[in-house]
Amino acid sequence: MDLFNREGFVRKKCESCGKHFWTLNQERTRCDDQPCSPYTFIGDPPTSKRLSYVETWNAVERFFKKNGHTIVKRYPVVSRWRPDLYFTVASIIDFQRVEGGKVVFALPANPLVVPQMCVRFNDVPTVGVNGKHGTSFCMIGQTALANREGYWKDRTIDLDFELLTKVFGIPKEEVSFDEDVWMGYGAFGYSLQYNVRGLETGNAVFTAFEGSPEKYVPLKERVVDMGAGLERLTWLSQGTPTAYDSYLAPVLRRMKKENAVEYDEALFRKYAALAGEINLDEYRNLDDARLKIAKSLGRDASDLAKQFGALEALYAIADHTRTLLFAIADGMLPSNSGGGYNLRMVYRRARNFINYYKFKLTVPDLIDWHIDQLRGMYPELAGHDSDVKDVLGVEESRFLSSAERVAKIVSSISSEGKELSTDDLVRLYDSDGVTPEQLAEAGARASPPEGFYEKVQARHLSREIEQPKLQFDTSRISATRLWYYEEGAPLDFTARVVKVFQGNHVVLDRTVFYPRGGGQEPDRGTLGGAEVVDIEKYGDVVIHKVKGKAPRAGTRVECHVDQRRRRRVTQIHSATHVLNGASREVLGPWVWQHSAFKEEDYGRIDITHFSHLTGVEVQKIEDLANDVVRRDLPVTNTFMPRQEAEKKYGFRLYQGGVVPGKLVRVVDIGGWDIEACGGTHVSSTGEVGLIKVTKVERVQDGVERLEFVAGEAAIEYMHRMDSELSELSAVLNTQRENLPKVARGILRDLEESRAREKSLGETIVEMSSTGVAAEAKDVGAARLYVSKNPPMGEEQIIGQGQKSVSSEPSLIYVAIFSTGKSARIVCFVGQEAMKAGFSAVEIVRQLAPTLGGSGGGSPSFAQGGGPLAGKVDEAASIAQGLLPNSTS
RNA sequence: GGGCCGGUAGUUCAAUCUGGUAGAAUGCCUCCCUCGCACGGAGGAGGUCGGGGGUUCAAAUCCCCCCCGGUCCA
Repeated sequence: MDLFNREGFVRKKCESCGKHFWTLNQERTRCDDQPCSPYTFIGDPPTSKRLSYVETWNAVERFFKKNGHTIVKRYPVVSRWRPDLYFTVASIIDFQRVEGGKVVFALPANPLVVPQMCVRFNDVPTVGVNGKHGTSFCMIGQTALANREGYWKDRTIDLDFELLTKVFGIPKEEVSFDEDVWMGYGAFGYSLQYNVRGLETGNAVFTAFEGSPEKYVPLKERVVDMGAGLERLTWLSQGTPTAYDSYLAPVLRRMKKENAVEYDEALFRKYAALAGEINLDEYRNLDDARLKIAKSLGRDASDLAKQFGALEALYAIADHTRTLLFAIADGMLPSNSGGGYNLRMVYRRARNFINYYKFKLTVPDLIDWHIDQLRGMYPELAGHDSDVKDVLGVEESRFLSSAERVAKIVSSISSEGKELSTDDLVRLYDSDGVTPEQLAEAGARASPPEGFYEKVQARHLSREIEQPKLQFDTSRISATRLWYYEEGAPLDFTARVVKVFQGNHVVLDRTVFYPRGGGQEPDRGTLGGAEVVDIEKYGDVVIHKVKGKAPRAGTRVECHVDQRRRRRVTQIHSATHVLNGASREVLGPWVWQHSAFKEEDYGRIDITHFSHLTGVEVQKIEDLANDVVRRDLPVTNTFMPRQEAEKKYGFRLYQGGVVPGKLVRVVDIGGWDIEACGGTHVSSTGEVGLIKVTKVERVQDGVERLEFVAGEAAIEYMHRMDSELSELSAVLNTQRENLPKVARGILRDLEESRAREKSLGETIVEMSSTGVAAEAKDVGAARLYVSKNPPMGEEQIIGQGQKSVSSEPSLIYVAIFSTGKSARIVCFVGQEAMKAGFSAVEIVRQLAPTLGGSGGGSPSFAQGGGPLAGKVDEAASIAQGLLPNSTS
């Protein structure tokens, strides 16, 4: 490294961790990173100036601009262009695209610097506590390709050293560099980490290889990926006890205005210097880490938690609301699965802190304060102000109802006073969201949650899902010419058969058959006389599955695409785009297409939205969509380089997920909806004819499904509905307009007659049970009544039996009857009869075998039966012969 | 994406483990008490036990599939 020679840096090995590092300070024996060295900048910042968050960025921006860098606007924190990630976790993610299963770098400028807000949820419990972790942070991404416009190692280090020493005025000997190798996201390289007074301020990765250290190839183009934490630089320049006190200062000031937190500031500075060591990788849990800090301060751990808990809660609230602001402004919704779960989790964590410490704070205020603070750096946030508050308003009501639910569970458990095992606690937390802390506070008897979170974790160990293997080896076959994408491609065409797999999977040299893709179902038709039943794309080879005799390889075949099907699927596909645009317009900017499906007869689009669609909303969407259809807007398909498309249209392009490849096909529905899409489309919206939403349902939290018909399928749907209505009015013998009235009348009549039937049944029971005792015959001290197939329903029989024995306690009531496919026995034994030695359950057990079954119940009432319906008579005559001693 | 918990009267829930007449509280209706209200008293209405299939003489209960809600984790 040029700089090291020029300035006289020496390479040393840290006596604590063993890493190599470069420094100007001859005395240094340990690397200047945690935990080898403590923070020494707190209360004593090494920089020449005290800078705010935005001022720090402005200084960085000015410096790199002056040195020939393009300053790029931040990318969304929701990484739509990366199917393998929910959030932008590092600045380099902005410039990575997946093409053909490989990560490629695509820079909009070279060299460049981006103030990339990043979101990470992997150490939420330490946020607010360890002084530096946040769920969001701004990574200053200095990115360059190692070519003529850009640069490689020396220039990177020169620039960053100059930034630290000249711009921020840090003495040269205070800056040291740790050597390492950095890996991640499919590429790796040598790295240098910049440390100042115990704080890591940046990390430059010189990405030179693709793959992993075990198996790698040199990258075609090497990339400099330097990331510096803006929060860290701000902190360093202010020397505040925690990073939060620096980069969140304006927000914290407003938070504290009505929420004075009192604590020993001198003690807190000492505590904060040590709190930086809290890192869940090294400590089993927060309590252990706190215990260690408490010990070295000579304090009690619970005392420290009590003393600083409220302050730490304020930090966490500030952090969490800032993350929510960015994530929701960039289109993510809180939910119970996927990346949305992280948002729900931090929202609830923040809200619980507000409740617990009874802070006078509202989330919408906090959102405003963050927007205010960041205005000079991220002015776009202000434009999302009301959307973010709308979404959080919904989330708030969910939080409240969930809190209510938890409170109910907690109070019912604590009132039971039962001792809870760890398993109980784990189950309660996992399935109901009730934490052990909440239970303990309510006075429930809970055993200490030793290894609690490990137990929860253990319940979620999931097995790896195996990737389905490619069925065919297409590596030796050249790409199929995708004729269907070409203007004026004929639906009847000839092509040469290149290869036939497994006797019925045909590869052609060119094809107009549209394969399954982007949620659109494949074409049908004939290929050399054989019926085409399925079409899939494997890489860039299209494989047609045929039924019947497949043509031989090398022959020329005539192909005919099913025109009717193609036309109908096309209409539905374009309708999907129109509906997507209409939904976003009607509902809000958080609406994205989650997934979609287009068949010949109907289509389906899943959109992200936070609540159930109302009838009015659906109607608005439908009306707007049909308005777009009537305006007959032109639809264009254009292939363009990915970068150009992203630049021109933004990430809204990626509605159905990312499209792989260097070129993307941009489908523009008259400027109304623009998406990257590989499907077939109409040439103007008028061809869609009509769009009708047929069904709305919720797929999962935050995702609503619209089922619809369009074009010819919509007309057919109308016909079908119409004839069903006709049929219905014929059945009910009325005119259509009277149908609702007539149906309501029928329903009312039905209810009335049910009520009549019920009271009639009761009358029958009432009248008939008086005659039972008279017909009974003496059996010892008891009286026996056996009825065979009484003319009543089962319910009435039970009613009659019950009534009879209660008015005549010496009575034994036995009813044996057939239900058609089987025989049943119902038996009641009155109080006196029981004393005389009779038992209902014994009687049933004695009779049931005759019917080929069994029975059960109590001595006073039992039921039974069997499948032999024809043996009712036989069973009845056995019942007639019952004797007292035979059943006891 | 995966795991777990739940769905019974308008509402909150019991009965499910261990199959045998679906229950309580509350709200609602009627009546009594009262100048009236509240309280109190008497009576009454209110249920496809989320849906479907299976096992069984018999399923709210056991088994399978699906739907819906909640929750945790990646």
